[in-house]
Amino acid sequence: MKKVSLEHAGHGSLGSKIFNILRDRILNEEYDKGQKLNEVALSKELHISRTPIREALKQLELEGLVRSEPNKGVFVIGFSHRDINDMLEIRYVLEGLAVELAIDRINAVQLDKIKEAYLAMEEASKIGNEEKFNDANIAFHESIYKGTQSQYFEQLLRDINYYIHVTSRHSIKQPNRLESAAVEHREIYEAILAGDKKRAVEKVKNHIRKTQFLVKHYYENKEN
Amino acid sequence: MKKVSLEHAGHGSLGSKIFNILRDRILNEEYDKGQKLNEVALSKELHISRTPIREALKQLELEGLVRSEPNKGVFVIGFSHRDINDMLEIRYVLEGLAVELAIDRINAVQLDKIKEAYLAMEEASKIGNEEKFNDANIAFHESIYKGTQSQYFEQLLRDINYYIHVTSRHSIKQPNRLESAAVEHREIYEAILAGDKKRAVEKVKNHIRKTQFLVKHYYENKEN
DNA sequence: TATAATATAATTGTATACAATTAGGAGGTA
DNA sequence: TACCTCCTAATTGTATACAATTATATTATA
Repeated sequence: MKKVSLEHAGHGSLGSKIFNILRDRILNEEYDKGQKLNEVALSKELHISRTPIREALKQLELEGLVRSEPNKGVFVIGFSHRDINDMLEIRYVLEGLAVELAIDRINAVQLDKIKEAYLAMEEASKIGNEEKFNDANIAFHESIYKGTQSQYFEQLLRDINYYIHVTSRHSIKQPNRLESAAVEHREIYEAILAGDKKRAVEKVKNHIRKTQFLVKHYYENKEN
Repeated sequence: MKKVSLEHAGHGSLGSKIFNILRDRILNEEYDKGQKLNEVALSKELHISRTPIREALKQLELEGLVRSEPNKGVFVIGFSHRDINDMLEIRYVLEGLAVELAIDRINAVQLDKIKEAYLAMEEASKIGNEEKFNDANIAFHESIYKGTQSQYFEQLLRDINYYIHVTSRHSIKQPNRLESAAVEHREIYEAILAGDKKRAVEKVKNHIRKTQFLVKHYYENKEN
């Protein structure tokens, strides 16, 4: 288990810092599926009281990363092959709707962020920097969601945000995927810029389907 | 403000009871938009300590009903006409997908709950009991979501569940809506039972569109 | 009077103490 | 040995105390 310093784990209250730490750990599968997260153990390890720990656990529960059994504790949930696929099915319909709404509502700043993200992806694909590519990828889709100017889309984004991370990370493990994904995102951006809803929706949906295919491929070829 | 007894407000920890109470209040617009929810004031009113209050507020925040400003407090968010419409757009695509997945995965118990819910709606429409109708309506759609056997759909359901309440409540205020809605749900149920995905998706989407139309109508004809 | 600085009160954030519940083991019985 | 009961320890749930931050009011100054 990686050691962390609270100093550099997000900003804000202790609770939110702990939340970020634990979420990363779960995402990186540093905890076993079903493993119990003990409050005192965590508070001792992180050298704080149980109060912010409990706050973080509550937040994790609401994000669906752990489940809480009354008077028993919280347990990490984990995700199956099918869960990941379901999540991409949901993204398939949600992102189609999001880009449609975003074209009507997005402002210049958000549009520029999409462009920035796309350019960063191109740059990252050239130098083969997967981590940078992944970050830019997240930023790209996040900007579309925010472009809807809808508080519910923002909330849905928060909910599925970390699964986007997981799936994205796996999908770009395929050879030449960085390059092709960069092109796909450029096409999406251009369609949005042109205000062409039909084309934008089509490009986004195709992109998600391709991601879905690659992720499925990743899981099928990984032995465990 | 309606007085509540903690005894009958849900089951489980105090925090979840408080959450239910506060969620209902926000939903019933008993708090003004932007109003601050003071921790000590709430704890005095409900005769408990701040700890479960904070737990409930955290949960409300994650459900998107309040926003929290660090060291300032939490404030009720409220919803606009457009927010409601966006939520129904989201439901339009999500429920289409949900019913498709559910047809493949639903089990007998869940299918029976859909039937039960539909029958309850028919009964409620006959005697004109709006509250009972509303509850059955929620149960109906909830069962479809659960029929997907997907943890993410269950979570999405939790997230938008209360907006379903709001919109449903408003839509059935139209004359004869109970009857027509009952028919629509029967058609959806029959399509699911027959395993006809195409028809089921079509019926569900049409139903949501109609709800959307009626809710829009409700807001346009209400002066405020 | 209007504004700025400061002191005070109120409020949130965190730690800790206590209560209630659950888990696990010791010991007894068949 | 297998199983049950009871007791103890561990863990979660709740209350309260304290610290840090923010809001409010008061006073001073122009």
